[in-house]
Amino acid sequence: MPNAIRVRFAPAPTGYMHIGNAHTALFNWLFARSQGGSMVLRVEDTDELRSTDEALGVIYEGLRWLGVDWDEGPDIGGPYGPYVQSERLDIYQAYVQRLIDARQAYECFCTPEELEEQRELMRARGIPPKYDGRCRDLSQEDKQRLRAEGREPCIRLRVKETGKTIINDIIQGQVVYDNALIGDPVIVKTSGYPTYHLAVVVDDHLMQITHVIRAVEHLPNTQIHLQLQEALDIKPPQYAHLPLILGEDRTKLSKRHGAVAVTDYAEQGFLPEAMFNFLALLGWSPGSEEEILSRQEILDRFSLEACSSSPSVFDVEKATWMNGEYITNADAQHVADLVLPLLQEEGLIEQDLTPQRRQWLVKVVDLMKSRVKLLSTFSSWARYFFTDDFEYENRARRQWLNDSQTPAKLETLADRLEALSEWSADTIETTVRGLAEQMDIKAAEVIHPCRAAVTGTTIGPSLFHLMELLEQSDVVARLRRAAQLSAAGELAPTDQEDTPSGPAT
RNA sequence: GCCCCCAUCGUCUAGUGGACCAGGACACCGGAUUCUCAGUCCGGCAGCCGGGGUUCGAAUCCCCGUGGGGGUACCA
Repeated sequence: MPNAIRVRFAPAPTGYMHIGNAHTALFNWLFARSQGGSMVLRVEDTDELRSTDEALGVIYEGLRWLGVDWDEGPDIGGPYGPYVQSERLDIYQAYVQRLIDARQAYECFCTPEELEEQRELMRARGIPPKYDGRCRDLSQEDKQRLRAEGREPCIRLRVKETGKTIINDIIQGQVVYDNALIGDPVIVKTSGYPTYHLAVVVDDHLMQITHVIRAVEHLPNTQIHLQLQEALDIKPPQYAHLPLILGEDRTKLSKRHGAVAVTDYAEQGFLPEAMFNFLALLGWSPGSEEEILSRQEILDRFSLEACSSSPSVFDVEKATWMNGEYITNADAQHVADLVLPLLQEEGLIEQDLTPQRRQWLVKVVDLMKSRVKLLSTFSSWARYFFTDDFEYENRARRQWLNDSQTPAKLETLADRLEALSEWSADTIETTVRGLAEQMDIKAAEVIHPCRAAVTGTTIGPSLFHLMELLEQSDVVARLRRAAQLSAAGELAPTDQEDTPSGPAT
């Protein structure tokens, strides 16, 4: 049974959902779920020019992928709807009227150009630029005249000119702002749309939000929100401002840092569990030395008080490592499900799998998953399981395939393997080692060229187990093909660089 | 410019006046594993931004500096 704790994730649907948004959503969710509270999803589309339905879709998609769910929202409704701000215009209107009636808000007829001029002037005079309040006390005649000029007003909140505004933030501690430093903020645009400040304060109040957990870039706005609440006689919620997530250059993570959208990471083959775990550890620590933590373990230990107030850099390298840990420890069946569509997309496996074929795929995955860090690399690293059409890597050519001894070894091995009546890792191993012994060379001298011939690469899982999963006839054919190409001198190293498909950058 | 915030290895972090010549993880480097490594195991490198206080004692508290970040919109 949910208690009175209510939090909200309130994205603006103006672009993609980036890591920072996901982080904020996640921390709201962690707080709500760990406290037995409710999570509200509210769409802040008051930027009527940039908001799109498409962006909203991406937000839903990102949240669902991460496993962050909500109890009330535009898609499922709830007792405090509507949950989309553009559908709440009349609600804001009522509050604005109250403010105007109480002379706490007023019409401002200044044009953007005039405002810019004001700011320039103040900057030039070395004083902090802010709205100078020139429309604060316009008479009815003034307003009529300005309207007659064709001007449409916006509405500003009359803020205090003296004193301090004190914010007691759960994460940031006490922060004090000087009231004299801010000008009267716009609360309703000329278009009639509310600005963020008005909408957020009204909605958090009406939706009975108890804890506002948002990024620290909103901390300076909080002084406006506190003043708005006072003017409206609204009890403020508790605030918790989360530190920012930075790019490698230590500036706020943004598009120019490369992959920053949650969907980018999903596409690269991040497991949602891994991203969830990694994001939870950005700005919060369980206080123990374990880092791989399940959802439940994180939930059990989470608290807002334990959140750090200093920003953190999003380290893709470490996130990738963590993802590898999750893939390694995941059930092979599960990983097979995730990897299957990628293989199908590449045309490496059929669209409809027989149960036997699926079982085979699970075995391949089981063999490979401990060395894969991103799902997206699976299809290239495991390519040779699915097709004969693979490249011989340069390292394989240089070290083994270009050797004059190799064709004979491969031919002999092919003959012997072809003769095997039972095809298993054991029988293959016995054959390979037997050949080495007979030739009086180390087993490695057979194993390596064999791997190169069968997989085109010098690295991979246990050769015998890998071969077991291939068709016997196929292996024999690959050995003979490589032997012939090698003998013909066609497997000399090329001047092309090997391009190991490491973590995508 | 002004306001606010932040400051422990390159990165994520533990640390809340004595248990810290600072612990873990990623990355990096080295060794092992002789069936390879991009896997695994073992080991190593590397940090309290600087300066002043307070205190018997400071990574921890205070001040100043420096550095970084955020804000300063009819964006959110």
